[in-house]
Amino acid sequence: MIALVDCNSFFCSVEKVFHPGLNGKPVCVLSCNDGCIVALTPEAKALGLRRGDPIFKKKDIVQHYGVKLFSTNMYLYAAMSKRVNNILRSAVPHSEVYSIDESFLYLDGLEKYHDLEDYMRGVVEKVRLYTDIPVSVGIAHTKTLAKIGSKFAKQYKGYHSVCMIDNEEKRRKALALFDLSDVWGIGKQTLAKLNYLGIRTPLEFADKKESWVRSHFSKPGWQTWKELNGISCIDTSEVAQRQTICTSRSFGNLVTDYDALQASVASFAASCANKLRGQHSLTSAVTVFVSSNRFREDLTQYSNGQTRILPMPTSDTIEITQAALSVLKEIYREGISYKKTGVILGDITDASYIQQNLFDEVKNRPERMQLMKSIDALNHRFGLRKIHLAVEGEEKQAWHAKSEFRSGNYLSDLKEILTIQI
DNA sequence: TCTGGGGTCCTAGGACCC
DNA sequence: TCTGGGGTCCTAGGACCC
Repeated sequence: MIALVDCNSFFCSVEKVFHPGLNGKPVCVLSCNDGCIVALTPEAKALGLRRGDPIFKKKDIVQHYGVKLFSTNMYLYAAMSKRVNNILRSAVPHSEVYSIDESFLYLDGLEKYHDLEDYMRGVVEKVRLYTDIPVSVGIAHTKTLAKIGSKFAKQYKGYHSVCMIDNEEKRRKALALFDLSDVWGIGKQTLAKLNYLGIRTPLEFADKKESWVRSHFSKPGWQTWKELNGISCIDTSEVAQRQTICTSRSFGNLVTDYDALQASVASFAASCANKLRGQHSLTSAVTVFVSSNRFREDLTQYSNGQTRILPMPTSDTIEITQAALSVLKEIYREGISYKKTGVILGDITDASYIQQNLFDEVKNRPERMQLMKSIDALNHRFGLRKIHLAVEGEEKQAWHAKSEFRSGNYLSDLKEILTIQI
C-alpha cells in the first residue's frame, strides 16, 4: 500500500505557524511580485478567492474581509518542508518526496504489525506536534488512488485526516463521487476529450475497456486508467540530477535600461550556476530569454530567446555569466520595456564525467573550480550573494521583484528570528 | 499601477543513415 | 508509365504536475 501525505494549504499553514493569531482567518500567499494568489486557506476560498487570481482585481474582498496577505517566502517554506519530511522519513522504511508539500510513503510490511489507518493517524499527529503543519493522508494500492484519498481526507472531517481506499467497494464509491478534473494526470485537454467522449466521472473512465482506452489515448491516459483500476504503474522515484535548470523573474517595474537588464541576467545566471554545482553537474548549453509585458497592449511587444553552446561543459559562474550576457547582447532590442528575463541551463551532465577538450581556452580549470567552491562556502556561511560578480549590481534595484508582505526568515536567519514576549 | 516559477514526460515529424 | 523499405536520433511543442 502507498500513502500520499499532503500538507494542507502548505504555504499558508507555514505562515500561520509563525502568526498563530491567524487561525481560522482568511490568508493568502502571493506569487512573485505580489501578483497572483498561489495558496489560500479554506476561509479565503469561502470568500470567493481562487488560486491564480491576480490580487489587484480582488482588492475589495481583501479590504472588506481583512484577508491577510503574504509575499512568497520560499526559503521559509523549504525549511519547513524539510522538517516535515524528516518526520515522515522516520515513520516508514521507504518514502519519496514528490513536491514541496507532498510525499509518497511505501507502507509494505507495516500492515503485519499495524492497522494502517491508525498508524498514519499517528504520523499525522506527530507532524502536527513537531511542526504545527496540518496534513491529509490517502492510502491505496496506487498513487493516483492515494491522491484521491488524500483529497477526501482533507474535505471531510469524519476521516480524521486519513482516508484509505483498500477494497473494491470503497474504490468504486470514491471514483463515482470524485471530480474528474481533480484526478492526477487529467488536465484541461484530457478532461475536454473525456467529456466529449461522454465520460463524466472517474468511475465511468475506469470502467471502460482497456482496448477502448488504448485506441483513444496514448501512454499517459492509459497509465491513469490503470492506476484508477488499482494497477500501479506510475514511477515517481526522485531524479538525482535535473535535466534543465532555470531561474527567471518578472520585474517589479518595467526595465528599459540595458545595464539593469544585464544585472538581472547575470544574477539569474549566477543562481543557475549555484543550483548546478549543488547537484554536482555541468552544463554546455546556456539559454537566455527576454520578454515585454504581455498584458500591456499599449506597448510594443517583444520576446526572444537564444541558446549558446559552450565548448566545454562547465559549472563556473564566470563562464556561464559571460555566455549568458553575450546572448543577451544579441537578443536585446532598443526601445522595448522589458518585464521579464530568464536563464536556462541545458545539456546537463555529471561533473565526474568531465571530457578533456584539446582546444579548451580556459587553462586553469581546477583552480577556477576551487574558487567556485570557496565562494559557495562563504555565501553559505555569511549569507546569499555575499560574494557575487560586480555585473550583478547591488541589492534593491529597480528590476527586483516586489515583496511587500514578506514575513521573516525565521528558520534560516539569526537576525530575523522570532522574539517571544512572556 | 498591479497578472508566478520551475520542472517532467511524451509524441510527431524532420533529418539522416544504409 | 514506372520512382523502396526500414531504421535511428534529435527537437520542438504539447500536456501535465506542484
